[in-house]
Amino acid sequence: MRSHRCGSLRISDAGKTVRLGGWVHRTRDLGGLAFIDLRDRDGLVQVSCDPARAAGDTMAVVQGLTPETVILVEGEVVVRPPEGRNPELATGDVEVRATTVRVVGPATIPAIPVARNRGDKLAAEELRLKHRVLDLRRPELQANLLLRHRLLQCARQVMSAMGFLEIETPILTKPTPEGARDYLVPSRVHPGEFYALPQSPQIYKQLLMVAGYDRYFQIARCFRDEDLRADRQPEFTQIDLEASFVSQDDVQQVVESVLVALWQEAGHTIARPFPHLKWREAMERFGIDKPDLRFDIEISDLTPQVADDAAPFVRDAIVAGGRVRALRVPNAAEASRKEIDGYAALAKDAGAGGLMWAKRTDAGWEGQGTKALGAELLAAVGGAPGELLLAVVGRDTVTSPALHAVRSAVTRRPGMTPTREHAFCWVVDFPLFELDPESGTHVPAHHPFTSPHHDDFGFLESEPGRVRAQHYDAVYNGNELGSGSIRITNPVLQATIFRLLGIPEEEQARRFGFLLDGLAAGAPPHGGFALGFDRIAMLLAGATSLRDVLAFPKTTAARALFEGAPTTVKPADLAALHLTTTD
RNA sequence: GGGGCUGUAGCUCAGCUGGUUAGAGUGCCGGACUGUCACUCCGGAGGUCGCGGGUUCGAGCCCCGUCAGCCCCGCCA
Repeated sequence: MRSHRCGSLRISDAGKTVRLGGWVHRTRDLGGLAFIDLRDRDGLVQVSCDPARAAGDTMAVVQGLTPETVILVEGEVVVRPPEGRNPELATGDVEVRATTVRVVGPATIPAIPVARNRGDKLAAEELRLKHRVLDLRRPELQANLLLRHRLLQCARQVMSAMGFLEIETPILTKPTPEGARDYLVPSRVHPGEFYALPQSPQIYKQLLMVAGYDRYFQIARCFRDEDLRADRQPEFTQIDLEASFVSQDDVQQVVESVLVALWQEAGHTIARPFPHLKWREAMERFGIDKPDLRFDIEISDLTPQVADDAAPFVRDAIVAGGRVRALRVPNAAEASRKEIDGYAALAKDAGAGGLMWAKRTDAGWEGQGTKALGAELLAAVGGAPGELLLAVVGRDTVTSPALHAVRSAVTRRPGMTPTREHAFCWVVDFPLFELDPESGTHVPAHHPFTSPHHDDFGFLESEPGRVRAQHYDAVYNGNELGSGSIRITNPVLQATIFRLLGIPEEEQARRFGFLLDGLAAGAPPHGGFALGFDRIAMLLAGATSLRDVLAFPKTTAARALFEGAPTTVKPADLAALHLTTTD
């Protein structure tokens, strides 16, 4: 039906007779003469309709067109006169002189505009989600989904080239009482029994290693029934991979290859290898396990400089096991009181008692923090004129999140420019366990199959909090792109971990039996990784929400406004599934 | 589960201290117009002020509740 796409026509096509199909973006009817901006996924082209050339009732058809109607156009590509060109359009040097125009898909007046005027805002997101087909016609979203397609193809090609096999795993799986809440699917043939949708293919991919598939990957859909955010959807896509006979470094090489290729596909050149940062170091220097390394500013420890002239609450906090930690922001002493109060509010929201601040002027240190921190400390710090010092006192569990929040805000202030555009890093040596504040017991920081660090086996019993995991995160500009680990394949070690976590044998068998049996059947050492693909697509598309890189996303209440899911079902359908509802 | 913001014409928004018939831009409909490209000009239609209750002589505006969307905290092995 078509000979070309609208958006593809160029001056080199002049003279050709073309057949186009597309959506009426806008029309300009000048009376005897009319113009149509015709749109398809490649872009816009102007169609001119002139009674001298148009056949039959074509002029009448054109003058009756409404926006978003689908038409077929036949005509000749002609070069526009120099004064008639439109430099804002990729096709602006040419237009199509129509001989016939046929309506093939009449359209109701769109509920939300697809063609927008300069400066027009987008319709409310609720409406954009409800009328998703219209919103998806917008060139911006079409560009995002095109990029997403290219990234997916790129990932497949790179993984495949490295010898990884794409193997699909079940969507109907066994509920895992660990981790996030499962989406459950009732069984019709087994009354009272349920499948779960996978939170990730974790166990299956380990079993594939046991089964000898060596190198596996999957563009895997995952499901978690938890509350949502701008960067979190109930169903999401991972680039999931696992490999046998590998070290932590081997896995990281593979992941770096994928990330370099994806960024390349989006037009960015990034350098390898990515720098490594130990978890403890990341927390010390940035207060967070996913630091934004585009900015050089770091947290420093001022505790050794605290002297007797510091305020009592500062000295008391140090005696109680706290530290004074601070950000030293160059060229920020001109910050207004309002701006600093904003930082203080962030620190308090993160749990700090308050924020101490001082400005280094030519005359010396000034500001509220000079009393609290004491003159001796500030003298020892020295500092360059123009420096703004922002300090927090307390335990690391308080000062780290507080200073991370302040640092994030400070890096967004107008004068701050990133020292690099793409800051990747590996964060390694995470703790294997973390303390559950409610029960006071050790819980796995990730999943219970993550192998401890070889050097720390000795501390498993004596100091579990000190044991490092062979777990690693890929971090980009302050975003966690994914995480992975080397898995436990030694049954004795696995039993020890379960015992430390207080999981009795009977429960181990019930919950993880099919994995444990698998590992007992001859398991190669293995490890893997999972990249959050939606988030990567979002970052590379320059979008601020996952909803802008998904064709049919859910709202923050996990509703699909377009199709209207979830929904009630007929009592008979519930009965067939042996279900009753309670409210 | 908790906090914040928003909800007025198809869309984007204004609406004063609670007071006559709720406005603008755009879109839509009708008319004019042969080189426009956010065409222009003339005319017209279009409202459950999210929903429910309350206060008041009187509520788009105040109060209570509720629904929806967005952002954040908790949560997300």
